[in-house]
Amino acid sequence: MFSKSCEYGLRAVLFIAQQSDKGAKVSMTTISEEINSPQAFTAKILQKLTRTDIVKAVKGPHGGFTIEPEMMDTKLSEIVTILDGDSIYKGCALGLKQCDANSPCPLHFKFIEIRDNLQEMLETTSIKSVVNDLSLESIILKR
Amino acid sequence: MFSKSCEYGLRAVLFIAQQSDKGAKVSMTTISEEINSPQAFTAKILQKLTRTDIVKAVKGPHGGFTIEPEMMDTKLSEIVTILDGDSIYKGCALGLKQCDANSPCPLHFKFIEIRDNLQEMLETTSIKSVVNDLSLESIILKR
DNA sequence: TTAATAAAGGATAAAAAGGTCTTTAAATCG
DNA sequence: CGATTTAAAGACCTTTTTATCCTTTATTAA
Repeated sequence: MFSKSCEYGLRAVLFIAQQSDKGAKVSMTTISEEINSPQAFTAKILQKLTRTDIVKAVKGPHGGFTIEPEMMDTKLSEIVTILDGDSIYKGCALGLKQCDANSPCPLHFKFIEIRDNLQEMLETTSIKSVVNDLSLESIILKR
Repeated sequence: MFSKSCEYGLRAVLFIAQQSDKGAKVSMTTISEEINSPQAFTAKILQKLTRTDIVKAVKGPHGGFTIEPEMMDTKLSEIVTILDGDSIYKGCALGLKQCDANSPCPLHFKFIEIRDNLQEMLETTSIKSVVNDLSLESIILKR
C-alpha cells in the first residue's frame, strides 16, 4: 500500500510527536531504535519532512527532532503526499492514465469508493489524534 | 496500490476474457497492443496465470490465450494474490509484522476497514461480471 | 576557542521491480 | 517430414527503491 519510506516516515513522525507531546526532543539514533528502522535511511526521509516544516530539526548537543504544537494538526494525508505522492488517491487501479467518470476503466466505480475512503481517513486523521490513541496502552510502533 | 505486473495482468485477463466470451483466441501481440503494455513483460505475467490455470495458452499457428467458461467465475482477488501476494489484504499500514487487534499499530482499526473493503470488493468481483460491464460502451482497457 | 554532539548532504551499493532478448518447445499446415 | 507460427523459459539488462557510509555543517557547552 505505502512505500517503505512512507511507512518509516509515518512511524517516525508519530514517535517524534509522542515524545514532543511530553516535551522531549529525540535524536536520530533514538528514533531508529524505537521504531525499528534503518537509521541513515530514516534520516533521509526526515529531511524531506523538515524541509516541508512538518518536523523541526535542531543540530548540536541536546539537538534532535521535535514537532511543534501547531504542526500537531497536520493530517496524515500531507505526510503521505510528501513521501509517496498522490497516485494512491488519484491513480487508476489498472494503471490507466485517463481513467475517470467519463472514460472509466472497468473497475473505476468500484475502486473509487475504496480510494476515497482511504483519502478521507488520511485527510481527517491528524498527528495529534493518533498520539492521543498512542497514549492508550498496547498500541505499538515497533516490529 | 497494485504493482505494474498486477495492473498489466488484470488488464490482460479482462481483455482475454472479453474476447473468449466472443469465441476468439488472442495472441500475445494482440494483447499487448490492445491493453497498451510491454509485450515481453506481459508474456511473463501471463505465464504465471497459465501455470495457475486461470488462463489457457495454446501454442502454434492460430494459438493464443483464452479463458475457459468455468474460469470466468475466478475472482479478481485470486489474480491479485498470484501477482502481488496477500500483503495488500494482510499487511500493516505502517509495515509492522505483528500488527493485529491484540497488538495494533496506531492506525490499525482505521486502516483495517479500508483493507477489508478492498478485499471484499476483489473477492466478490468475478472476471465474468467485469466482462459484462465491459460490453457496455465507453469502458476502456487502454491508455 | 575547542571538543563534542547531532543533523545535512553527497557518493555509493544492494535489492527489487520493471523490462528485453534469444533460444526452446509445441502445434499446425502444406 | 519440414517450414512456420506461437507461447514458454531462461539469461540478461535497466531503473527505481531501499539502504549504507562518510564528510560537512551547525550548535552547544566547557
